[in-house]
Amino acid sequence: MKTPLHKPTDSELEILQVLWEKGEASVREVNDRLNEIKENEVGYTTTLKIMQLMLEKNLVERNTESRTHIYKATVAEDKVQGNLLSRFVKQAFRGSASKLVMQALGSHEPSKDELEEIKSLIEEIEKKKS
Amino acid sequence: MKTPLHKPTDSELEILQVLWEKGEASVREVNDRLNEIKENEVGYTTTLKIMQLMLEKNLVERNTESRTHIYKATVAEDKVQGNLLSRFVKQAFRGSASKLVMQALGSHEPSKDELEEIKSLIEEIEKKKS
DNA sequence: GTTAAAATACGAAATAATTCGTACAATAAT
DNA sequence: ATTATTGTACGAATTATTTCGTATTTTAAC
Repeated sequence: MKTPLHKPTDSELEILQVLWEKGEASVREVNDRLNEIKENEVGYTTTLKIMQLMLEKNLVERNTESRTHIYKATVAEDKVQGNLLSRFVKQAFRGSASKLVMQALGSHEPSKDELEEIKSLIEEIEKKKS
Repeated sequence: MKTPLHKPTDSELEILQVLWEKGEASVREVNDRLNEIKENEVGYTTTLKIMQLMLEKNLVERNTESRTHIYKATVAEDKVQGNLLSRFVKQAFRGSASKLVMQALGSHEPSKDELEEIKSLIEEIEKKKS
């Protein structure tokens, strides 16, 4: 039986990004980082509240040994990404992953190295297919 | 000056999909189509209401000559897709389009034809780069 | 030891999206 | 012509998310 696999909201995803980046962090650290990144300030208790809700949804876990609780994500970044992606493909591209790939390649042109990586992945897939 | 470029909500996007598919349609037609597609029924007046709000946001326009109003999207499918995509890349993949492409290729393996299409696009990009 | 600083918990307001009931108007069917 | 059907408009309830104020607790500074 797999985890319920909640779809994180936008704010939740922002917080997850920070936790993935840092490995683990206190609310204060997360909040500071968010305020470095975001254009509009977000209050400390706002971040706290969302993280508490995330705890209830099991998106994060925390260590409460010291007064300052330390949080970390319970979900792996690529798992969540894969999940959001398949949702997104369905929702925005009517299920066509290749259309999405074309758009992504077209508008956000990747570097040479990245292109090489992508090409070799394609070759692998082709090999498997034949 | 470009259009304000509203981010459609999930329901709005579903409706846009139908309008893009049909070119133009009445609320009744959109609602029927949604109920073909979706697992859970959506009421007629719900669809109507959302389409009215979309009208105010200029996501759609309508012809009110006959009693049954005929709606169509004011925004092109690929424009909206590109927009949602760059938002999504930033939000879910911390800005890395190639990471998204890799994930997409990995989990939703495209057909041979689609792979060919993608490969030739990559070649084009490489040519441009050199 | 008292005061200040930093943390958590929690309630509740503000905002947005979705849903639908009901009123009313226009057309179609009898 | 009356009735039924189909449509639009609009208000309001519901739900989810985000936001923050305030109370309380814990630690640190003086």
